[in-house]
Amino acid sequence: MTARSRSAPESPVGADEDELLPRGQRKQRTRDALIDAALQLMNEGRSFNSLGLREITRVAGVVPTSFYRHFKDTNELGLVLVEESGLTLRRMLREARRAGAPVKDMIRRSVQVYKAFVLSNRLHFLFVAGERSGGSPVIRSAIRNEVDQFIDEMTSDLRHLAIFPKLSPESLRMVCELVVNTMLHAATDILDLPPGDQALAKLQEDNHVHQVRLIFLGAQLWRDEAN
Amino acid sequence: MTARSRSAPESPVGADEDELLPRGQRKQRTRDALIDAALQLMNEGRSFNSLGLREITRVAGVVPTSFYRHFKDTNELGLVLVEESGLTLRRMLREARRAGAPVKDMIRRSVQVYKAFVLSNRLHFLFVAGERSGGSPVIRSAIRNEVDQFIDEMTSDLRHLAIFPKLSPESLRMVCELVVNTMLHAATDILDLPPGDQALAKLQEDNHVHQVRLIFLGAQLWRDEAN
DNA sequence: TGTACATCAGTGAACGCGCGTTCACTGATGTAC
DNA sequence: TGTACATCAGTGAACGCGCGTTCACTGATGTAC
Repeated sequence: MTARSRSAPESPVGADEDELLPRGQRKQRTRDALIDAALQLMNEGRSFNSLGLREITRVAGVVPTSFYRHFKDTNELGLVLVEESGLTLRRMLREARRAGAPVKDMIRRSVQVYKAFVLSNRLHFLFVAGERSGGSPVIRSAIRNEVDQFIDEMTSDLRHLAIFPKLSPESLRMVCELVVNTMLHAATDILDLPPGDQALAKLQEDNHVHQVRLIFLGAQLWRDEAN
Repeated sequence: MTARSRSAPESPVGADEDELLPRGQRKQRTRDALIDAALQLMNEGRSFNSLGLREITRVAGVVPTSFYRHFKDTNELGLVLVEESGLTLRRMLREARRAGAPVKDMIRRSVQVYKAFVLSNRLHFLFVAGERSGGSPVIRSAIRNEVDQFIDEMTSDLRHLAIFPKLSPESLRMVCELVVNTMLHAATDILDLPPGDQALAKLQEDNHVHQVRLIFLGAQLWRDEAN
């Protein structure tokens, strides 16, 4: 799977410049439009589970039967969304790795970078946060796999950065799990925050910063022998 | 609102001993049957959002139109479920308060009591954990209110127990928020755990215990002046 | 390069079905006198 | 206590609608020679 190049959602498939694309690419565009349509509907407050096939195709600008050229059913589309969202999570780690750990005020900066990343990948985080606990069992377990993988990678990264040199691998993973759960819940806060309220945003950021600081404080003091 | 006395779900309304109940109580029974039906359907892996009115009445054993004698629509039933679940949360605090803080191995005992409570209130926790991030905006925000209230009460309890005497009220609340979020996510783990696997259950319990211990460790070391 | 044929993404009609909601009703329960 | 009437929880028929899925199709794109 490769990342889709997102086109403007309001331009339907087959219009304008699409005319001269080869067949394979035009098919890919329709597929992307279907995926985008599902995300867009969720962005309007719907849960994935409640989306209908016809509804998705309507938003995508194709006829309902066209759906079957791309997916067996909506559930299969959902699993693709899980995969895509997993890519987004891993991309976040990759970018963080490339930037390296900020030397000063590390946690606050990380929280700020995280918030920016969540906002610029709004739809994927909406999907992951929303369906992680509530969706259909199949989707939920697929998301759990992706998140577990993410936690593993993050554990490995923190290990190499040697931020908590005294922690055993198991304890380090436990810390990462705590951070990831906290930050995925924070994503819901971030996405729900009404835009423009600077004061509220500051309170929220402080809250997230404090929570992560507290976890890190605990992690620094953690002794495996006592547990 | 008072807690419903749960009847066996397989006995439909109006059967047997119901015959001689006064009208008001029989109406209440049907209402309970509708609420139970929704919970039961969610227990089969469905999200509340996707439940249909006819589906609910079918499971409850009444005719679809009967639904309107009790609720305006399914959303109104959902809000009642939120209220009920909130009562369950508060009941948990009340029981914990009555039992007092265990003197020895406090956190592990609390985690064990919590797990038992989650399992014996399976449906409410399933609902809260599942719809907290994913459900319709109205339900989600109602759940957020209940959880916020719960965090406030827990903050107040911890304050009176003077477990973290050095923490400011704001910081204490932040700690409680962290614990509650972690434990509500733990509820999902607990409910998803396949029964009978003793070893896995132990691993899970240890994991939850460690996470809370780490948070408490951080809380003991927290200095408001530095944040 | 030109022609003949194959492929296949998207179309549009049609289907049976369960949905939410309305309506007039039934008949047991409750109330007034 | 007995009678006459009101209440109202639950019924059952009916509605229009959107759903998921099937099917034969169209016609542009791709391929073989």
